[in-house]
Amino acid sequence: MGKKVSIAVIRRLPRYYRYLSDLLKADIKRISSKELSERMGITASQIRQDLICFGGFGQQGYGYNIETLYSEIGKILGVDRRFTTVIIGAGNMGNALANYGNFKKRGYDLIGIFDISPDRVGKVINGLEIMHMDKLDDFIKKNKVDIAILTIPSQNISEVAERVAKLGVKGIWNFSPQDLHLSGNVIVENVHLSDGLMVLGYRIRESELKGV
Amino acid sequence: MGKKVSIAVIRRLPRYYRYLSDLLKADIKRISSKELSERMGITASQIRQDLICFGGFGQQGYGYNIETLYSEIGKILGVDRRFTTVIIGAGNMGNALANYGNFKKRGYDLIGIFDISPDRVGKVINGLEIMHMDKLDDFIKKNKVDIAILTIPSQNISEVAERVAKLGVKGIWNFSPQDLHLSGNVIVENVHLSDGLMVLGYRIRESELKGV
DNA sequence: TAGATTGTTAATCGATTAACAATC
DNA sequence: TAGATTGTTAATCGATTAACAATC
Repeated sequence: MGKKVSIAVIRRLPRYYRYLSDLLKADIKRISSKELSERMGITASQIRQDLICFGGFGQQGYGYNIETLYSEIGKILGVDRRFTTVIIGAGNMGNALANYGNFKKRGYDLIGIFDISPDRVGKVINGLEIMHMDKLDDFIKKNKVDIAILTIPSQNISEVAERVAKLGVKGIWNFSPQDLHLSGNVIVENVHLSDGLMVLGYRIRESELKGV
Repeated sequence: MGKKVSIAVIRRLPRYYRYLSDLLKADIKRISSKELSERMGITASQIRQDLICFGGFGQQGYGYNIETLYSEIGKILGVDRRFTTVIIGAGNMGNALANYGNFKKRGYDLIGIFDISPDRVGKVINGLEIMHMDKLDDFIKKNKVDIAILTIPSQNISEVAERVAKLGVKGIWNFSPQDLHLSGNVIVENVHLSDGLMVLGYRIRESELKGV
């Protein structure tokens, strides 16, 4: 386990996991790196190289047993372990995430939703009553929250981030438009949806220019 | 303009754009690659290398004029041009995206929202009345829609994708859990929010193991 | 056994970083 | 002019791809 796995490989793991889940549902028992590569649009070499980082779960002449591979990648991704999460900011994005059922299936339990607006506090989203931010600190400490999902406007994002970091949160999933750089050992994943849209726009224009 | 710009560079552009926007708001006039690199957490070399792909907008001994650079990157990303978009699927994610104001500012005009559920059709989101999917084809053709934003469950995702592709849509922003591989010259950006969450989970576990 | 396909090593490719001359 | 910082080339690093021996 000496060599550490590159982030590029890690980021492909959930993708493998999704494809394997679909294959499993389709009741397919085994698959070769070649066939999987065609389905996913990447090279077979890359698949084998990626999997070997974690020990390589295949068998020569046979390929990969889908059930095994699925479960192994699940273990690597920590699907077996539970993470507790809270959503901070019960606006549209907070709502959308709170109602997204797949997270629970993957080991992420939403146990609290917070907002500062009196209009929202007290309302129920997906079975959880929205709490006021005043109660955030106690809640995080008492429930040992692992991950804070930030879906608040950017103004006070770093303030809130540092607050939850101090309270012992291990990871922050940041949806605010502003990047978060946190010192210490809190892991941050910044999500910028509009970035993706702008890249899409760029690529459309590029392809139009080529087409002319 | 011979060498084509790598996708890695393209994907960093919206990030530069955001940082420059903040600097602009803070009324800062110029910045060196070194200072920007410290703010963004990347190397100064990379910034200069990235910008040079598009001509290099700096000046020796001075750095970069923020207003100029901001506007140039905006042009590269096509902020000056308008894209028309429709959202297909008025569930939670569709709602969240429809209410997200920043897209319009960046040149993306939402002009239609569609759903198949009678409960939703007719309701108004952000000033737009949700239309039934039956009207989708006519609407896309009549309004020359550039981008379809897919926020529907995965079951019939590729069916809908091919349908809008045939109608002349140039890009698809896909939020369904299933990857979309489209032939032809429709540009696809797949978004998988839960992938990011799982990567966050992995990185948390990894850091816990290191910490022990 | 013969065929298939992995695990693994080597080659290639591309992206990032470092260095420095050009120049504002 | 001296100092600063870019544009640009060269060096390094890492990731992807190709090739093939091992082996099921």
